[in-house]
Amino acid sequence: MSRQNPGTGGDQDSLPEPTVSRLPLYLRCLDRLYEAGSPSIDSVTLAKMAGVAAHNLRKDLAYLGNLGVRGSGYDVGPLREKITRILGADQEWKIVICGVGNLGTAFANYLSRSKERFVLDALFDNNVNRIGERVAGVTVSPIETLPEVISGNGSYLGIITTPPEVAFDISRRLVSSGVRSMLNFAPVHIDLGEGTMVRNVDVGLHLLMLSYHEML
Amino acid sequence: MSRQNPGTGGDQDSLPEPTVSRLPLYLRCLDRLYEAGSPSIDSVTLAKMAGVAAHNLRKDLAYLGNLGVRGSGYDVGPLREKITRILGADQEWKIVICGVGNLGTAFANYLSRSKERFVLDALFDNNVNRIGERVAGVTVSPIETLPEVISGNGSYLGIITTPPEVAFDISRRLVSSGVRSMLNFAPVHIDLGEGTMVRNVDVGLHLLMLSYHEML
DNA sequence: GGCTGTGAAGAACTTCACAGCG
DNA sequence: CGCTGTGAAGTTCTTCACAGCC
Repeated sequence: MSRQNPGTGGDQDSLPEPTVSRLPLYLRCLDRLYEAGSPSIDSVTLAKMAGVAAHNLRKDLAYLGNLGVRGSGYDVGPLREKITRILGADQEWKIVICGVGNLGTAFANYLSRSKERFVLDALFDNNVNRIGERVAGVTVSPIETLPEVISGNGSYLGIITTPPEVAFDISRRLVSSGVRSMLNFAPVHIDLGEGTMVRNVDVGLHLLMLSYHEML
Repeated sequence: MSRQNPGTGGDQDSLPEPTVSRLPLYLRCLDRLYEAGSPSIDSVTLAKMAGVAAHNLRKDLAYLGNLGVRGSGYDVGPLREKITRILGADQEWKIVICGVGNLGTAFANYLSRSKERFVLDALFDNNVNRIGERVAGVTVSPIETLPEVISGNGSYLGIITTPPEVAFDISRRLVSSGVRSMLNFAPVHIDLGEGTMVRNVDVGLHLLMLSYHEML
């Protein structure tokens, strides 16, 4: 295994999906505890912070291995590191945004500012008027040039903020260029199987945006 | 019952959550079929369009009542209307955005452009520098003035794009002002119970944004 | 005959109760 | 004694097979 995917991390591969989706929540709480200097935390308190049932939290953390200390709780440091590694949040991700509409632009601007674990690498759009335009310091390119851009080494994360009609095509292009992790905001379910990680962003958003093509 | 919530719609109240979350997907497909002039559609084809299993689709639609026609499929028009009503997509929603960061601003700009079923009604932020500023034609107000703004009649939809620390407080304020439907983008689970609809947007987003406070 | 609707079987996740370890 | 870890029970959703209607 050479690369990790965010959400289906490497050595810890067969966690239940609902568990994985709660890990970022726990991680955020652990970050707060870490910054506050708390050395350990018990399941009831942490569950309250994260807004989940304590039963559920303990079960989730039990999947990660024997990280708890009976009688006292969980050591914040090790637990934090473990979850961070599972989520792939310890490595740098090169971000490729496909679809530079409102949402894509918001992402681009955000990412160009926060130079932490995510680096804005490329922007793609099929609108001829937008090609060549600079957004957040990166030039918008036609999707056909994707293979050339991805040729570099490193872990790429594709963000699909295109209209739904082309989302699947885009995901195929990303995969054939070697991108293994994608975050899909288009209101279609993309399931490519074959060891590829496509996280389809919750339809809750689409509830609001029954006509939000324009934002994409 | 005087108001509907998007996602937990009125007369059709006890649908399984996963079913509800797939309805927008179906609706989008039906919209396309409607525009293309197709009078009816069978479950296998529609399931393929939506990217779900046909079994699952038939079960979902069966919950909505006997809308199918055995031997031919589903009539696009009636099915479309039914789902639209369940999702509350037929009525006008007054949008109240709490937290005018990158994401909140993106929403505001989007909503001010698409004057369809959603009307941007108010913007709130606790940053003193932003109060009074105009975004998308609406003036940013301090959260304390929320009760005055919500005093009007109509269906309100609160969008929470604040940092997680204050998200819960905001949700309480919205509820006590009479807002019954909320879409929460902050990386905490908010569960207010008591007939209130808070849709916590998928943590998939948070996977990417382990440090995305800045965008909020 | 074709396609939907449905009860039953199966799978996945959550909740529970308590055993087990520090 | 306190709190985690875990097998078992319970619940919810999905898959299946076929009955039922056009």
